[in-house]
Amino acid sequence: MQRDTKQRGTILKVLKIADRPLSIEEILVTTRKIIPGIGIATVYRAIKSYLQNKKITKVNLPGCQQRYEVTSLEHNHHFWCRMCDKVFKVPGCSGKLNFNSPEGFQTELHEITLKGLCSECSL
Amino acid sequence: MQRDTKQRGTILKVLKIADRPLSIEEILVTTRKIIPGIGIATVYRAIKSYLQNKKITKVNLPGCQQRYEVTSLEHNHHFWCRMCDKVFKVPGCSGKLNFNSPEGFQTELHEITLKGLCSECSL
DNA sequence: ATATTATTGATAACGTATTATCAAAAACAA
DNA sequence: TTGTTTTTGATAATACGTTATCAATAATAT
Repeated sequence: MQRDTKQRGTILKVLKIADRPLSIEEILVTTRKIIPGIGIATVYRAIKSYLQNKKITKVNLPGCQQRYEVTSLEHNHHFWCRMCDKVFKVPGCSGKLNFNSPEGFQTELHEITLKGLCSECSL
Repeated sequence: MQRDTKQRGTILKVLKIADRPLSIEEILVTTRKIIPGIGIATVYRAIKSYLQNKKITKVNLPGCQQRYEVTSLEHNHHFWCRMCDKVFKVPGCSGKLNFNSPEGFQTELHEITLKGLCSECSL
């Protein structure tokens, strides 16, 4: 059976507190502030396990490396800051776009990525 | 100086005729119908060269491998078919979205990816 | 507390996309 | 046509993200 460990628990906590999608590297660095010796293999194992039980979700952005966020019910989009390379959630998509798919195409979902400067980097 | 070769010329022609973003593999396979012996290194070299002189542009889609398309002036988005894995251009974005960036964020551009079934795979 | 078994950390191995190497072939200038 | 130099194709090398291996450690049941 799956045992409760400090490592796995902390990794999920880190993702919850961040409240934005994190890369493996960000998860590793942030978790090391709490558990300095944690290894990268443990991060990958925890992520794999949390993906399987749907507690976290993969976030793919065009041209950026894979991120992971705590699974949420809402349909969110994302903002990527070109300066600090952080990704943020963007709430409030109505689900409708102001243009249509090409003739004969069936659109099942859409993903929107905003790119620019985050509030920190805009200063 | 840069010499004109059958290989490079054909690769650009393949991209123009396709009229949609192609992956390295798609470029290789399609070009081989015209030049059977062409090697993958040549495709990579041609792509690099055409990227440098801006004749083609990288197309990044979330969770998909890199594609390349002939550079165009218009602001296009893309449709990815989950069945055949082909990517298509989607014309007609007004440039405005029906939701805003978070407070303090400066959005410089947006990218929209539609996912579903293309016209062929919908049949 | 002890025995059992899952988990961890270090790192080797792997997969895949891309680039480097180099002799043979092709493009160009004269 | 000939000589020079770029390009090509085959493949070795590289980069990098992820997974496998394994002894030591930690979590759980008794």
